[in-house]
Amino acid sequence: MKLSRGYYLDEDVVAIARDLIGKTLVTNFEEGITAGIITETEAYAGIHDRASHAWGGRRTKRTEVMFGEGGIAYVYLCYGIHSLFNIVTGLENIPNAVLIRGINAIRGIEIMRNRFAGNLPLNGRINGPGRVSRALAINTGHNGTNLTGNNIWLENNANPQIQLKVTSHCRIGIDYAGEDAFLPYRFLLNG
DNA sequence: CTGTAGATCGTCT
DNA sequence: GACGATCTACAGA
Repeated sequence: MKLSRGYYLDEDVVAIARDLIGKTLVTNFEEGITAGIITETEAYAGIHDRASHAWGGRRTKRTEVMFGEGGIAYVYLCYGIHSLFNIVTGLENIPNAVLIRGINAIRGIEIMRNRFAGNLPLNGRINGPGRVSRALAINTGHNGTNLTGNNIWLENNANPQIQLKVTSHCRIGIDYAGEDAFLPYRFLLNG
């Protein structure tokens, strides 16, 4: 079942980041449907989170979508190469978002393999936010896409037992965030 | 297996 | 004009 708009309106972005583990992320573009079970996430929590692009209330053309109401995609270019896919959550004017860092491919695996020129790991484990976007063909053009539409959406068909296997950790690649780099806002399946 | 350099461009200073 | 919520290839041990 597709997650509804209401799911994304929860004000606790950290709780959502944890809850998203085990959910299915789906895209449907020209080549067909591709999907994977989310195995790794990170929460970015509002203007007081130094690791967030919206830290200190920085509201620019790039971060504008983060200030929107929950249920839309925030996609931005990293290191000039990688499109990183985030899910905006919570209320309007409060910039909360969840970065998707890893999935297990479960549908359209051959399509994904082609997107990696045949280099997709055979076991279907896709870790790293850049590779997740590449596998699902998400790019910066999808910034602001509604996640209850027909191109990108999430499904709640996961095994509830998965929630018992979620572990929390420090976030990655944000050494500039000072104390906030140690917040346990990163969630993993199976440790 | 570990470490590191290079890629590459939009965004912000 | 510098740098980043990264990935890959390749060198060396």
